[in-house]
Amino acid sequence: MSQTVDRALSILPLLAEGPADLGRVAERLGVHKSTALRLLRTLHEHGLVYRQSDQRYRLGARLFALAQQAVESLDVREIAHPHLVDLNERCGHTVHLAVHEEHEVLYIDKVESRYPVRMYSRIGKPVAITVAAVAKLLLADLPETERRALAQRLDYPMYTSRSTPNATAFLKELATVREQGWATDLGGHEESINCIGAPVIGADGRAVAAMSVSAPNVVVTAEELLTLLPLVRRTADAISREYSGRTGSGPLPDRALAASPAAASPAPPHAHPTEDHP
Amino acid sequence: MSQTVDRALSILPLLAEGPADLGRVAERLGVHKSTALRLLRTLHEHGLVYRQSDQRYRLGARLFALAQQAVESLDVREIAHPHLVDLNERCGHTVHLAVHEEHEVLYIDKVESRYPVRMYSRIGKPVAITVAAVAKLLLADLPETERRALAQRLDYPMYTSRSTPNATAFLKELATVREQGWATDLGGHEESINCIGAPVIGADGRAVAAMSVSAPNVVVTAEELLTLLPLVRRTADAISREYSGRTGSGPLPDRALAASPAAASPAPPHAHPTEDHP
DNA sequence: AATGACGGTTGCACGATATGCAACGAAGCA
DNA sequence: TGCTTCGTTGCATATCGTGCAACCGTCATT
Repeated sequence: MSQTVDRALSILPLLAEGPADLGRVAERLGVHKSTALRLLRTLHEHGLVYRQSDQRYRLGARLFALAQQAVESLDVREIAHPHLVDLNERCGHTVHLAVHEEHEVLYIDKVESRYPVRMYSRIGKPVAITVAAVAKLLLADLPETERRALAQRLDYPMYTSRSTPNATAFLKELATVREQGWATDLGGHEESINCIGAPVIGADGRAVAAMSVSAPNVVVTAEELLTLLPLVRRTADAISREYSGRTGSGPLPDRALAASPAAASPAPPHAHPTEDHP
Repeated sequence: MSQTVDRALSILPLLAEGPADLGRVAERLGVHKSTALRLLRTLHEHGLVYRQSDQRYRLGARLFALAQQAVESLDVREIAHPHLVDLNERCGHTVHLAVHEEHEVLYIDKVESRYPVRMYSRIGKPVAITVAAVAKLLLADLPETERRALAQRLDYPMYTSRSTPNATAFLKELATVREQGWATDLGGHEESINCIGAPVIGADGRAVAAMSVSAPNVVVTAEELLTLLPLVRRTADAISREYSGRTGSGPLPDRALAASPAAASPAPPHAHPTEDHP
């Protein structure tokens, strides 16, 4: 919409590929060097771009700081964190929290396994959207049409022989997940790693986040992991209750609409830092 | 330098404080609503800004992905990581790696303590620049003038009674660090946490990164932690050797210039995807 | 229901502002 | 020394971003 800003922002993914010099940036943008220079300078002033000693540009520190602040201000994360820690203390495995945004699903919190074997993942990293338990949970209750459209658009990389192979299989899997209210990933991303997950439900009754427990085969078998399901669902429900007053599994929360549930229900859904506009 | 881009980028830190609606953004920027709208739309198209269901804007997913890619393309980090893991396995404590950029020092890697007590820090988070061991190491071998200028410009928050109180004390501390080639933070940031650190030396002989081991008092006393110093320095030197062939401590690397050290020295200093500067 | 207030959105005319050009400066190389 | 390459600067042009005013949808109030 705004040409100048558009060009400037296009520099970021370009630099994410690796450091580049002025000439290359100008070339890739299709603009004159002097133009690229001015854009880079502006990005530099805001700390989004850093000029290293060999004069080439790369992504800058402020980007981290921003991503940092962004993830910390997510209210679901705030509420969920203690529950995740709690769950981790009970079962010892890696616990993840993820949200769906735009066309990606990404981890926003993680509590590391207490076992020496750890899986590779990082907060902010987009998940394998076609196989991860959390991704299935979040996409499962998208509106019908969106779900179909998304499924068509996706790639279906075969990480392992048990990865979701195509859109049809994926939609079928989503239907199952939607119905049962929980999801698994049994070796679909990495041969030896299994996950089970459950959704965090928002005020509108849809999944606002999803959590999962992951463990490698060498620690527990898939069957053993599945015995944790009740615990995982209870944790997810506890988060949902605190976040929105609704829960994903069990009886629908009519009681939330009926009398005054007093106990733990009507917490403020969003936690705004300052409310200065009366 | 470029007004439009400047304005657009100013939105990011603004949203980092928390979600905001169009009106607030326009007001904070001092521009008309329609202008703010166009800027936000452009940011949105690039995924840097996300519009949540209540129509308010907040920072978007791509920011995470970018920060992610940026940190992963740092070559020091790549080289250092296995050494950090190794060190963690030997001593059990939290290990950090940090770099200096612009006017900040920030963590770019971390291996969590194996003890239940963990300290709060996160990759991408700027460190307490006046007290952290890694910060002292990185600032210690800045050119004289830059160091003085920086020291004057800084704030000196008294996190604890042992925090660096002012510029004079800081410069003196840096001189010590520079001379001895390692640094400590004994309760200067959090009363009960001690750190020791050592620098990673680049091809130009200056610190390109710094690493540290941190542990709370309840696990090991400061004296006990100091006994790890040789191990920490050896690890930092190993990283330096692999990264640039030079080391920080011990005899100056004449031998690196003399015969062929065969063993572990002349690794490619930078791992650029494409080497376009011969 | 009707009214008003509020926040977001659109189209447009104006001119501020981003653009490419050309010339300059600074390294690196033969 | 001359040549090439790359970053930088000043400037005239017109493109592109800007603010205005009007419009629309939603919500709250009477």
